[in-house]
Amino acid sequence: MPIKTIIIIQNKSNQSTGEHLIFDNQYIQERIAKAERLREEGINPYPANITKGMPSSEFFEHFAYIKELDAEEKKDETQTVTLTGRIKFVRIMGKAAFAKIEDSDGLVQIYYNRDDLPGGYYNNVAKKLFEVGDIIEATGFPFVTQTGELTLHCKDLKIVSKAIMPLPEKFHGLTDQEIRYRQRYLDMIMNPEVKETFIMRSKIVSLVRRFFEDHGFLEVETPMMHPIPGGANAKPFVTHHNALGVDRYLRIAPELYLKRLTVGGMEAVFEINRNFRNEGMDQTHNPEFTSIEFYWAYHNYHDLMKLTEELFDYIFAQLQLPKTLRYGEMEIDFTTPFAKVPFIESLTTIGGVPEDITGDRGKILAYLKEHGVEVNENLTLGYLQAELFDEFVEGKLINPTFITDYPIDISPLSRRSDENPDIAERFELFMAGKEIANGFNELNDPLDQYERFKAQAAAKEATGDEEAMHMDLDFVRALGHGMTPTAGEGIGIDRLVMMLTDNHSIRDVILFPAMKPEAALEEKPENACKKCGNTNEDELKPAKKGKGFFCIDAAACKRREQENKK
RNA sequence: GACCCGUUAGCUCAGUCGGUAGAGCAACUCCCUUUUAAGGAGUGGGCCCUAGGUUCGAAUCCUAGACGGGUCACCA
Repeated sequence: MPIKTIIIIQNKSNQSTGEHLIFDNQYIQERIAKAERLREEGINPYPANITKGMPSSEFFEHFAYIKELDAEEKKDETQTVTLTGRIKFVRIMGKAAFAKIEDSDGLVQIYYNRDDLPGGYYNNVAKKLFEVGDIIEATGFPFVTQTGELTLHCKDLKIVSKAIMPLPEKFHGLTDQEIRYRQRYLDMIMNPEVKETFIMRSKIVSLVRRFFEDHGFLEVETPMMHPIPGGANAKPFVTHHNALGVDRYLRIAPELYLKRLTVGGMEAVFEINRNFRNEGMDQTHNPEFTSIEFYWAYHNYHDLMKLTEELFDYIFAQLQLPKTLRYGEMEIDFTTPFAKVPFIESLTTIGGVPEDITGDRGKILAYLKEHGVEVNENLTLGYLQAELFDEFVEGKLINPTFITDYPIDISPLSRRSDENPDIAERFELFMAGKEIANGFNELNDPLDQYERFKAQAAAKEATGDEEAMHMDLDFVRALGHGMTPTAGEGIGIDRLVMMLTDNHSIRDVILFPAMKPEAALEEKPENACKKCGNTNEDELKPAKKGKGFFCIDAAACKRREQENKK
C-alpha cells in the first residue's frame, strides 16, 4: 500500500497552547523542530506580504550578458536581484553552499556563503534550517560559476514558507502512480512534464473557447442538476434536494438545455463544462469529464464537419503543432480535410464485413456469433450495426475520420434524413481508434421527438437497457414552440487533450482524477497502544522497535482489539 | 465484473532455499568557500498493506480482503 497512512495526532492533553497538528514521522518532526528554531531566531517561518521575485526565465534573459564578460570573474555587482522559489537541491560545502530553486518557469541556481550573509546567519539559519522543499526568497547579484552557470550570489536569504513534509528523492522522483494521482501537487512539484500537460490542457480549452467566440457563439451555463437525466445514453448520479424534496440527477449531457436555448432564440451557443456518468472507470473514462457542446442554428452537419476541421487547424496553428503527431505507436495525420466515410460503407470498406450481411439482422447476429461477440438478440438492426462498427471498424480509424449517416435507432435526438428514413443526418469523428466528437442535425419535429423518446422507453423494456433515454415532456413541449433547423456537436475535451499531448490515460489529463477512498487519515491520541488503542499510560510499554506503545498485558490487549472490531 | 502484476525506511528499490530486515538518496553529527544526482567519515530510522492459516520459526508458503497498475468485459 504505497500511500502511507499519515497519522495526524491531535494532542488534546495540551489545551493550553491550543496544540497544533503533529505529524507522526521522524522527518516531519525534525522539520517542525526547524520551524520552531526559526521562530526562536525571531523569524516567522510563514511570513506575510512576500512578493514574487524576478521570474527565473527573466533572470536568464536579463543577465545573459554576464556570460560574455571578459573579466576574470564574471559577475555584475552593480545589480541587485531577488528570486523566489522552492528549494529542489542543496549542496553545502562547509562555509559555502549552492542550491537550486524552482519557480513556475523552472530551476535557477543560487550561491550563498558565510561571509556574504549577515553575521551568524549562514551557520545558524541558512545552512541549518533551510532545506529541500522550503520556499525561499534570495537577494543578491548575478554571476557565472566556473562551470559556466548563471547563478545568484546571495547577500540575503529569507524563508517564504517552511515545508514540514519531505519531498521524494531527487533523482528517481515520484513514480508511484497512486500518490501521483491522489497528491497531484506532489506530482507537479516532482514531475515537470505533468505541469506541461496541464498547461497544454488549459491552452487548448482557452483556444476552443476563443474559436467559438470568434465565430459568434455565445457561451452559456446550463444546469448541472437535472430533474430528468437526458441528452445521452448513460447512468446518472443521483442526489437529493432537501428543500424541494425531490431527487436530482447530475447531468449526463447539457444537450436538451442547450437546444431549449435555441428554441428561445440563441442561434449559436456553446457550453464547456463537466458531465457526470455513473459508469465504469478506465483509461478513457472518468466519472466526471469535460466536453464542449455547441449548437448552430440555420446550419447542418456538413457545416459542423467543416467547422470542426477549422477548429483543429486553428488549435494546431496557435499551438504551433506539426500536422503529424505521434500517439504512442501511432502517427496521426491531422491534415484537413479529414476523411469522410458513411457508416454502412465503413462496415465493409474498413471493417471488412461482407456487404450482404450489413443490412440483415439475422445475418449480423450470425456473423457476430461467428466472431465470438455475444449480443442481446432483441437488438434492433441499428444497434446490431453499431455492434459491428464497435467490433470491426472503430479501432482501425487512426487518422481523423468522420463517420457519417448513422442508423436512426441509435440516434434518438438527431434528424431523420429526407432521402432515407432509416438514416440520421449525423457524424462522429474518430482518431487513434477513439471517438472524439459527435454531431448531427437536430431533430426539431416535436411529434417525431416524442415518438423517439417512446421508442427509447420501449427499448428499455425489451432489452433492459438502463441507459436508454428518459421521456422529457418539457423538452418535447419546447420543440413544440418551433426550433430552427439546427446542427449541434459535442467534443470530448479530455480525449482531445490526450490526443494532443500523447497521454494514454484520462487520469493523466485530469488534475484530480476519481480514485477510491484512501485509508482514512487516522487521528489518534499520542500515547496509545498501536494494536488496541488503549490510552491508559500505566498499561503501556514502549515498542521495542520504532515509535509508539503496546499493551503490557497482551491478553487484555487482544480482548480490546476484538471489542473494537465489533 | 473477470484475470494478471504490484504493495518492504520519507522516496526509488533489493531481499537467494522459510532462519535476527538491506542499499542508494533523504535525515541527524562532523569535515569541506565555485558545486552540478557535489564529495568524505559516522549515526539513527521498519505494524515488511491488512486479517487469518501452515510451521519450532513467515517479508518469503497458503486463504481471504484493501488499495494501485495493466488486460479484457461493460459503457458510445
